[in-house]
Amino acid sequence: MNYWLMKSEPTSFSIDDLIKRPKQTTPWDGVRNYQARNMMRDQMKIGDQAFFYNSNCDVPGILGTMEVVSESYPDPTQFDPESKYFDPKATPDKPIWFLVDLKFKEKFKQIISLEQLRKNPYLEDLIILRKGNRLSITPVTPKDWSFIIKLHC
DNA sequence: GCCAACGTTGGC
DNA sequence: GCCAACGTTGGC
Repeated sequence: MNYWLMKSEPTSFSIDDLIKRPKQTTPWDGVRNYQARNMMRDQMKIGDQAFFYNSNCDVPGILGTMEVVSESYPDPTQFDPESKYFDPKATPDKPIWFLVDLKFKEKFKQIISLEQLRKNPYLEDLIILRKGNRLSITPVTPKDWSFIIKLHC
């Protein structure tokens, strides 16, 4: 099983939005970065666990956890001219962007803030803590995953 | 294939 | 709002 961290801007999609979805599940659409796409398309498996992370907001940090509940499939928004994620170069025969479905698992009683994560020398290899990191989906090692899970207890 | 220009991300 | 870091585009 693999572990991930997935960023979302709370103004566009919050963890409460996820909780309100039917089956508390959402397609993780709108990713338009090849590295992030490749991870969803090639590496994510049903049962993988992911942190829900808020970026670009007052208190960036990890709010809870989710689980991957589908294989990867083409992101439907790439074919929709009305969508802001529309990609004119993509066709149903040759899709460019892929996604997986994610299901809500847990919301922490308190956010684990970016500031709090930075204070732990143990997490120095966590990708989102590296300078200049902008990738919206990053892998998390099992040891970092369990360390972070324990932080909120 | 190089690389300058431009656009985006995201913490601060 | 600033700006560093990074990704993408497109001329050559």
